[in-house]
Amino acid sequence: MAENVTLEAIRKPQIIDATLKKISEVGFYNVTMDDVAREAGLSKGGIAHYFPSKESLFKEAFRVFFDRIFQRGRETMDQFEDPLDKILSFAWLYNRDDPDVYTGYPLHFDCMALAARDSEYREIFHEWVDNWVALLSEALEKGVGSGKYVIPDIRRVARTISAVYHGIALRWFLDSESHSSEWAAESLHDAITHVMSDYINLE
Amino acid sequence: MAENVTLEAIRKPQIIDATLKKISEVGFYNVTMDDVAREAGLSKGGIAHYFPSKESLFKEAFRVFFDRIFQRGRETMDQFEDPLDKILSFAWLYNRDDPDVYTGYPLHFDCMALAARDSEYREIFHEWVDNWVALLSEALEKGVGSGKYVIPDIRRVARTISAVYHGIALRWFLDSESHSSEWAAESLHDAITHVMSDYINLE
DNA sequence: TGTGACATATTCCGACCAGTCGGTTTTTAT
DNA sequence: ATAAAAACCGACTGGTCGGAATATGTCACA
Repeated sequence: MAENVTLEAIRKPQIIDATLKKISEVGFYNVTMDDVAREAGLSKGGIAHYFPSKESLFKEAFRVFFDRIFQRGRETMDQFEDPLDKILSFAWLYNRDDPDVYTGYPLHFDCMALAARDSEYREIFHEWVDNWVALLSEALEKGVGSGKYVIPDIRRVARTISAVYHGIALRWFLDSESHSSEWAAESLHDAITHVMSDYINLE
Repeated sequence: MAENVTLEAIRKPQIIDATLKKISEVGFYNVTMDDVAREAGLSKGGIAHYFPSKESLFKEAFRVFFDRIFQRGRETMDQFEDPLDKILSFAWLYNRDDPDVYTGYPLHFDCMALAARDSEYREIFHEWVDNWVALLSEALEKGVGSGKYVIPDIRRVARTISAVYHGIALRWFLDSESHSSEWAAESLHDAITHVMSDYINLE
């Protein structure tokens, strides 16, 4: 019984990884099932055995991808103690040499373009955003708990911070000539510390 | 001779508008030339007469679109005198009832997804960003000229402000359930005024 | 009235692709 | 050893689409 489960547990990630790689390379709408099959080292029929349709495979792939990146975010943030450090701990998202980052952004842009018309992808995007906001909220909560900050609406502030991360990321990735990694890091730091300055406990 | 020129001057925008409308509706990769032809009230052959290929038509359409939105931005900003008012004058980008906004965002997301792999679309995106940064820089320049602000690197600050606009816009459009127009307006105002507070002339 | 350039419509072809399906190989169970 | 099930392959089908070729219409002007 173990083997039965195991093979599927190997093949599915293998197919999903191949899918993510191809989407990142050539874009969602340019990936064929033959591409995925070749990349995964299987045939079209082999893929069909595990995923009933292209659509379901791709959606599953996006979910897996976003979850993976988010887990990394959590692990990184957990390494810091100070709330502000936690909030600023996602600067690895501005590191072009990181494979997750390098392949991740194109996927991210595809997801947003899909989300603009397709409610299922909008839901995937929503969950992604919500996860980050929750993570940031945890950090802010900690700052409030320790008496360092006073924040009337934590999630609202978390959303703003998250959006600032996102905006900087966009420019940094798509227009790198004009937006260096240094610019990204500094802009992020400036904007976040300024926004947070409103909530410092003056007692 | 006038008629000859005139017809082309009518048809090209007509075709481009149809293209933009269809892309916005169903997404870049789902638009067929038949769709465009139907929307424009012409046949495929008619389209072919004015645009040599789908690719060139679509790229032209994106350029026209970005230029149109940018012109609106300039006109709106010019209505304000105070530099900070100018910088905050783009809040119309967070108005869902505006047709330009409503149809514009999906186009925008498509362009970014394309830019992630295609250097020509990256160039289009770059110009778009550059235009906004230049516009914001003008406003900042005015603030420096009048003695209200002291800014070491104007374009760098303009880039940051522009990125904040962009990040908030993303969330506001794609995850509207969690990101209201009020949230967008407030977040924008907070973030921008905070960032600018660093540069207020204390003389 | 005829002619030719331009504008538009219709028809068609070739490439591409998702999904299907019969059949083969490999694994598991008995 | 053998039967059954699972995994996998790849040729084929039906349909789509961009672009090309061809046909028709229009109009200025000689």
